[in-house]
Amino acid sequence: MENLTEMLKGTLEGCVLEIIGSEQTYGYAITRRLNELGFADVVEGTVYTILLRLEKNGLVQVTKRPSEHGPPRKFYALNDAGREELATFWAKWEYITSRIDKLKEGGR
Amino acid sequence: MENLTEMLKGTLEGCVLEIIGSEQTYGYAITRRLNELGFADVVEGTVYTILLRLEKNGLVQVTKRPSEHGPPRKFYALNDAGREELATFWAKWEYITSRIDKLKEGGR
DNA sequence: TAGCACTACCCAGTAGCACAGAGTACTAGG
DNA sequence: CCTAGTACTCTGTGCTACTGGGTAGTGCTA
Repeated sequence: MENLTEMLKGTLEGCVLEIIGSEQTYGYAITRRLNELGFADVVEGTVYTILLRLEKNGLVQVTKRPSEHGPPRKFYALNDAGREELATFWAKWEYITSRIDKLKEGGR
Repeated sequence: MENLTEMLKGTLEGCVLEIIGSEQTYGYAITRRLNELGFADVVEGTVYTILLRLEKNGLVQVTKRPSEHGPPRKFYALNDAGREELATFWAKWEYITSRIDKLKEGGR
């Protein structure tokens, strides 16, 4: 499936929030996780910009820890604001998908 | 529900295609239709840019017809390329929603 | 005559994502 | 010891979609 990029706008950030919310993790691993999940062309650069934005918006707590395999990892965890944002994201997602499914079935 | 705009990127075009596909119609009416469907903040400007893009990409056939109420309306209908694009859109939509639902349920 | 509902169009601005490249740290092979 | 490979983070530039705030044209009604 190629060229999903436009449709992912605004959604990817929510996905990253969800991943961080379920387990404290770091950029590289998040990218791998997204790739596994089927978002195959998401690259590191994309994820890091999202992470930076989350940090700037005060939605995550960051901890640096050494790695056995390379440079230190930056672990991200949701704080309260982040959990709230995540809930909002899912609410919006529900809303949009329900509208679009309605449209799809010729809903009038 | 406010601030859906980011999440609608890339999706709105598909919605417009779907609306045109189900019935030949014009910009103003499409906007109203979207508003009815729950996409309350979609404004004319947005729809017109999409329509222009569709026309430029050769996905629609345009017919100008006089109106009883104002300037002539530009009616849009899908051509073959447009129908194909619409099918692609729904395929992508399925793909993305299935992945995200999986993510939501903590799918591993 | 003025105002309003319809209808079409334009343009500058914002923001998310892509992509490429660069830099750091550790490990294993020759 | 040197080199290559892998894990990991960061930055800058550019594309593109949607927004917001206009302009303007037409016919109805008060």
